[in-house]
Amino acid sequence: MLQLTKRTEYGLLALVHLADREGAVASVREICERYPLPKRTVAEVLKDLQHAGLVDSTRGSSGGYTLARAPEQVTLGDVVRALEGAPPLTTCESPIVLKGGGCEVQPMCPIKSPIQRVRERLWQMLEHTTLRSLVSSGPHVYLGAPGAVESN
Amino acid sequence: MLQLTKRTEYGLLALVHLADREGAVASVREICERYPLPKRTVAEVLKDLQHAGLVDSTRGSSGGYTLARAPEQVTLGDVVRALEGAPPLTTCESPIVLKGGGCEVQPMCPIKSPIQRVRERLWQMLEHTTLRSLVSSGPHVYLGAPGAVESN
DNA sequence: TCCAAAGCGCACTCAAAAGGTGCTAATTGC
DNA sequence: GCAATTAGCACCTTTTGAGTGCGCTTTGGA
Repeated sequence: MLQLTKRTEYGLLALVHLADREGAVASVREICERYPLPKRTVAEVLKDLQHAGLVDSTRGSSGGYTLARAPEQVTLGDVVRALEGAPPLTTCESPIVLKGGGCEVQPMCPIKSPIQRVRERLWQMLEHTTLRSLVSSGPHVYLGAPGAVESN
Repeated sequence: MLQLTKRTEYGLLALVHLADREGAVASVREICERYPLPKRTVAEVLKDLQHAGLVDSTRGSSGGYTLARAPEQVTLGDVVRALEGAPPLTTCESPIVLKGGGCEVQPMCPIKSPIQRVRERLWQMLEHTTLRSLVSSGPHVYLGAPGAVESN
């Protein structure tokens, strides 16, 4: 489905929260007290964002996460890449990223298929949307409908 | 994953093919002779497109499908809606489509969450991309890598 | 010095979605 | 009547998404 995953949703919410904190560390607990999200899964997501270099982590009893870059420097593309793994766009026009696209041995290739163009447009939109543009205009609340979850 | 389904891919290819035919009927067999796609699945897709009013069907021995509208009048939004079912965008701002979004009983709601904004942008892009814009510029070939499939 | 709070890491289950197929009509041109 | 084609329904298999179990490591403070 043409839809962002829950993981990305959680990640965006967390990043927005961190952006609001303006450099102060925020723990997973803190985030999950503000939004009704499954603690463990959010922790997984933050960890992935840390591996991708989007957030910095501090361990220990008063630890937590902070933004690794300014909100203007983080794009949706970065977040999706970090949380949904494989880049949705893999064209034969970008020979650097040639894996997994199913384009290697394909006999007929020189022209873009319609689907490739759609992906390009989609990806461009993601790359040009910054975290800052999502943060501006007031506090943000969760709109989904989570079921009963763990401790939380 | 933030990705169009194979069904949508097949549907777009088929629609592009029909657009090339300029009103002449094209059968599933014809389409699958041109692109290496699983016949049956493409038939399913065309059937769904017919139900959605995007193509007209002619039954019988020399039957097939034709575009129901001009390529300028068909948007990616139409195709995705027809083939991927539920609209990826269901905000509390559009009270008409209130189902399945998990927004009905949610206590806190007045403000858009980041994810909602992303979906809106995404959807806008789909609504503003026409079939025509995918057709222009030469023939189109399939880029995917289908496995061994049925008769085909 | 100990302990509680926080992040780290792996693996596992459960449910839903995606993709494809079997089979049997119903329709229509030759 | 026969062959080609669309129509409809049900089913299977694989993959992906979401969440949890369990234990370890790090760190600040009582």
